[in-house]
Amino acid sequence: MFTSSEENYLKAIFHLGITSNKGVSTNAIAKSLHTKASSVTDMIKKLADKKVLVYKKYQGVSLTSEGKKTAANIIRKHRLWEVFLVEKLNFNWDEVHDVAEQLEHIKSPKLINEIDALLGFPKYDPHGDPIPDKEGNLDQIEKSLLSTLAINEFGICVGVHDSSSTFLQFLDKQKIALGQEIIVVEKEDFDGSMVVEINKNKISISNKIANNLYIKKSQ
Amino acid sequence: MFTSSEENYLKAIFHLGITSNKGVSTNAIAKSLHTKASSVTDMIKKLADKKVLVYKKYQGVSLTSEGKKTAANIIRKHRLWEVFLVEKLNFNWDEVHDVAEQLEHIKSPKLINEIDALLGFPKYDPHGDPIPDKEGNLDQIEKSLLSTLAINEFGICVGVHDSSSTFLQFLDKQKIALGQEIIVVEKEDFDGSMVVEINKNKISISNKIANNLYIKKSQ
DNA sequence: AAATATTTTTAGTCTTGTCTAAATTTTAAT
DNA sequence: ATTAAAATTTAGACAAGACTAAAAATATTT
Ligand SMILES: [Mn+2]
Ligand SMILES: [Mn+2]
Ligand SMILES: [Mn+2]
Ligand SMILES: [Mn+2]
Repeated sequence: MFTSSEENYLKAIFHLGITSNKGVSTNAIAKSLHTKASSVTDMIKKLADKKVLVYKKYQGVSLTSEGKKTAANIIRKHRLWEVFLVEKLNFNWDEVHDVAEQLEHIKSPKLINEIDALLGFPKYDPHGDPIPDKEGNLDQIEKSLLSTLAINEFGICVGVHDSSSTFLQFLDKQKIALGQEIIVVEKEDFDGSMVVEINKNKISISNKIANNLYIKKSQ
Repeated sequence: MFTSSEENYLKAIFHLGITSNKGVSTNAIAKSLHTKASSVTDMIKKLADKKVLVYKKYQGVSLTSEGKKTAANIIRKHRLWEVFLVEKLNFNWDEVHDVAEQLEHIKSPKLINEIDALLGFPKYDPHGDPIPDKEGNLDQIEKSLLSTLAINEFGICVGVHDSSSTFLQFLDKQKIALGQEIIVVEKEDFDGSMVVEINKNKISISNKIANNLYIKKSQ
């Protein structure tokens, strides 16, 4: 068994390791957990003793398969709880993160399996992120940032890169939701801004927004 | 805000203080929390500093109204989660306690209010214990231990005193559930055992059982 | 009332998880 | 190849929450 703190470290390392194939750096973990590098070094040693990651001084860490499985399981719980909060308890997608951050540490296999069943075994969370299965496998849908689409390209909104409540509330205000079709109408080379059509409305999108919205291209 | 540990102490003191009007003793708290008296003394001082209880050395403690309100709120959460687990997630009444023990510490007013609403604002938990309202008021239904009933007295099963899973599973096996009518048919002076009629069956009940099942007498 | 037993508190220690400050190693720049 | 900068680790400290053993206070017997 792992403490909540250990689980948070594993989750952070999992997320950070998913992109690069090199070791995850102490500083990156510290930044992600809003803690100090020295605290990270301490915890890393403990987790290495527990065989969930491999650590070589000054070289960063990488999760063992045991560590990956444990981390994926916490992410599974986090995302299932997020779905539950939105689907069953009238939470908005910008309100779920902090509560899920607590709920993901509840220890009860039956609980999470029943939540999964109650929700009909969802595959994605409210932010479009995939929910790992019980073995920790997590399918990666191919998706592109809106900013990478060319004029006249179109697709479906399938996720957000930034899931801060300010960004999510902004999307709500603009009536942009996951599942909607979006087409690039104009694109400004100068600042990367674009005009898109969504919901039969043409709206202007800044580069920063376009860099945080994932689209599944239609062919 | 209180830590989970502080919340557990407040809850234990609330339960222990409900019967007696004297201060709750250090030893009683230690026993209830499976901890040592010295640990209790430490925590008591901290809680006294936080004004949730009054403490005079060697005299035991009693909760302030602030402390009572906080404790009642944790109990409210515990019992609402228990109802949720049974009503919505197919848990048996003997499986809910440990999970509720974790869930009661989740901090989110919206979460518990939505759970309350989803369940239709229940008044009792699966063990027949009353659920405090948001202000911490907790209505005490008048109920009697089965062991106090005389021959030919009858009533409805409304709660359990012991809610250990062994006892609850025993009741399941005997097909005794809350809400059922029960009549005392025979009573043995020697060992306090009795024969009762429930579900149109006559079954023999030991004194220990009769001392742990609450009945609401029908006049 | 004195002696004994029980309860409670104090003193000192331990673990977990965090921090700051200093030392060390690695990386980047001259 | 040095030197400077950045990243990382070590050393030492602290708070929370628990424990053991010993001291002090209260309660119970005789
Ligand atoms: Mn989240
Ligand atoms: Mn999410
Ligand atoms: Mn319970
Ligand atoms: Mn209960």
